[in-house]
Amino acid sequence: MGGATWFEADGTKRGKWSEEEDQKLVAYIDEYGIGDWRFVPHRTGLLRCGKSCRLRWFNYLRPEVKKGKLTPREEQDIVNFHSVFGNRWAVIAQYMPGRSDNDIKNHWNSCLKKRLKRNGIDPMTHQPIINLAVKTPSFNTDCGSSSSLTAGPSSSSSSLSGSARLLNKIATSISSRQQGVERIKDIMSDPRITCINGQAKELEESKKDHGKILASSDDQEDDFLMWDEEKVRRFMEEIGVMDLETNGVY
DNA sequence: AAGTGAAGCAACCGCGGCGTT
DNA sequence: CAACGCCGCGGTTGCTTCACT
Repeated sequence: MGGATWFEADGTKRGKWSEEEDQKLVAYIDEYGIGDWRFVPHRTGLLRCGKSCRLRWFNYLRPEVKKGKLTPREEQDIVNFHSVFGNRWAVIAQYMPGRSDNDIKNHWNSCLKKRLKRNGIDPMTHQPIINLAVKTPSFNTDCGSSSSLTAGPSSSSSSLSGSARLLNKIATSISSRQQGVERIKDIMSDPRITCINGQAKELEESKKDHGKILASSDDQEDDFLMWDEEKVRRFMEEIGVMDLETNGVY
């Protein structure tokens, strides 16, 4: 997709959006705001379905949307969030201002997933892949990124940092949908899980500013290898994972 | 310079949730 | 309470661009 445009039997236009169409949609949203997408095509004169208009707006035309490449920090955040939320891209996007769920999903599927696999990490569970011979401890640099993602490959989880183990445990619990929130509680209450590197205060500052855990993205250019345990713990509390059981999510 | 495969990206499809009737 | 329609989400497709040989 993404190539030529074509028309359905009912006259609806499909395929790539033209600049003129973009301008019409932007002008409409500017004037009327986001409302009932059903009526957008009629009011704008666009030959698109409402669904297509909505997609175009949220993924591309919104002024908040960042159009550049994802930064190494953002890539790391995606991996971290994915370890908590799994493939719930819309939820992840909420914690990454300026990035649409489609952006995140695309980047994960086309780049990050493969990168994790190559580095001996199961992209679904975020656990090290056992019996996989991975030689290079450093992260490679596909997709133009120079970041190093997650813990390096290891045939044994014992070499992972405490936070990596914690995230892996959480991811396993959530991804499998088999163990429920009690498992997460067990993990969180594990006395071995402690704040090691003392970055909790930084999180506190971040939360004050944005109310979101990722607020610290911009002021730690080089420190994005892994969230520490306290960060994860606070984040889980903040997003209400501890209450999921009562909400019947799992 | 041409061919080929991988990566990046935009958009469509189908399904489930939710609100309305 | 069931039926219906709309919206949002995740999965997937396919075109374009880039990098390598």
